[in-house]
Amino acid sequence: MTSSAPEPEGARPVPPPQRRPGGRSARIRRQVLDAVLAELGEHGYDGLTVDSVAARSGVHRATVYRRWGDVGGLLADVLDAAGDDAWQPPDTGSLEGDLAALNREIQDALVAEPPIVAALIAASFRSEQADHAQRRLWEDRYARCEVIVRRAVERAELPLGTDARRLLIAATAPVYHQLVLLRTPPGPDLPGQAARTAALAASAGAFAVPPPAGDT
Amino acid sequence: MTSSAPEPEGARPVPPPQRRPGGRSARIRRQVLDAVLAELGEHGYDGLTVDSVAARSGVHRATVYRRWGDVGGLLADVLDAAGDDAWQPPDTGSLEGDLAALNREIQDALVAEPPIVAALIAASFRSEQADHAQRRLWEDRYARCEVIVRRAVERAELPLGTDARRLLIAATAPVYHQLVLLRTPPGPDLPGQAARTAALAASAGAFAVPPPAGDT
DNA sequence: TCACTACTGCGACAATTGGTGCGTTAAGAT
DNA sequence: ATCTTAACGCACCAATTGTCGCAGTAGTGA
Repeated sequence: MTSSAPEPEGARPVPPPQRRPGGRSARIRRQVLDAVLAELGEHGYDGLTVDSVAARSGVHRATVYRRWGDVGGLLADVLDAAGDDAWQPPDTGSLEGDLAALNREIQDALVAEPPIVAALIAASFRSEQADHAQRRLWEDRYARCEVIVRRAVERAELPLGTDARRLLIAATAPVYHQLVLLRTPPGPDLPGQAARTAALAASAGAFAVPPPAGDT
Repeated sequence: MTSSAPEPEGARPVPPPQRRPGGRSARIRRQVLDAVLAELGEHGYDGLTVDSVAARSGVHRATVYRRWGDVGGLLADVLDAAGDDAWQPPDTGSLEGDLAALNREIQDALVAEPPIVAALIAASFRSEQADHAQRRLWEDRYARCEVIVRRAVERAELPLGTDARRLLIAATAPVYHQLVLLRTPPGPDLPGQAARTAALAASAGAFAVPPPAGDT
């Protein structure tokens, strides 16, 4: 072991990379992430290469490889950045209205041109890193949506003990399923119908959680 | 335009290549398709390369490139071959039972090890060809499942004019959504709960089609 | 049985992509 | 203003992907 790291001024075993999120780095990051989105929209999930991203962003290939490692790193960063917004679920005053509005947002995002969101979902299958980032994003989004169910319970539209997550998944899954996996043209009012179905099942108590054993 | 194609013995604009689907070609095809599935299970959707498939199958790279062109062609052929079976939806005697059994089959296929079905779904995003083959397979499967709804209608479990496709999608979408897109560990009885929810909404008439205008 | 030819295997080739040392630039602190 | 060093650009190499010409093998029909 050579004492190549004397560290004269105290213990700093892993000198925190002392990130410099200042001007240049931040600018480069934005350029690269924008390029990733643009490439995704243009060439789809698997047309995404480090080379093309570097070329479009005007940043050198080597820089991208060093900071992001590979395509998975790029996607993960894009997904993490996508979660850093102030998005809030719609608030229309009724459960079905909220779910329908939410589903319309989802459908709009999935059928938008260029299909960036759809490509992002597909691309996140390509690497472990992107996969984890994608899961974090899903988790964050569905967690934010739980307020929809809480409001409905407060309005006495739903029974206490309604499983918010299951209800939200039941309401949104058909939209994702049809637009992402099945890839069939959506029916006339896919968002509204899915919302209506879920709200109907919910008010019938389909998402009641079993009362926890031992509760008074 | 030069008359460079004299064709003395009648019109044969494109002499059909006179395919030979005989013994050797069929054997090669099976070897290659089996290798695709094995590679998908081992290295996942994007570990699938023409090279690895050729190596595993014992068929030469050039042959694979010639017959299938690229990875998309391989996936499309696998998907088309997957549709050539005699699969029938379960028949348990009740709508909810049928849907639950169907969902269990889906869950089993998606969580199986190695995750061939999940990898196949993810991989089909990689090419136009595979995408089309995948859509054909979805269409075929859901069409075969419509008998579940027909039987339920005959048993008077459901009102006439129930939209079979929408009901089936509502019942199965949560399973696909959670296992393929969200990739969260499934709850204790995901298949059964999704089936119960859909059956409940269905019996409440959530999937009734609007009576066609002009009907008596 | 024999000729015909579609199909396959082989090896070599160009093109693209993934990844890495090294010198230079510029952000952040004194 | 100037120093330190994280971050960048250039050049280069290694690995992979995709294609082609040619010779050999094996279905197919006569």
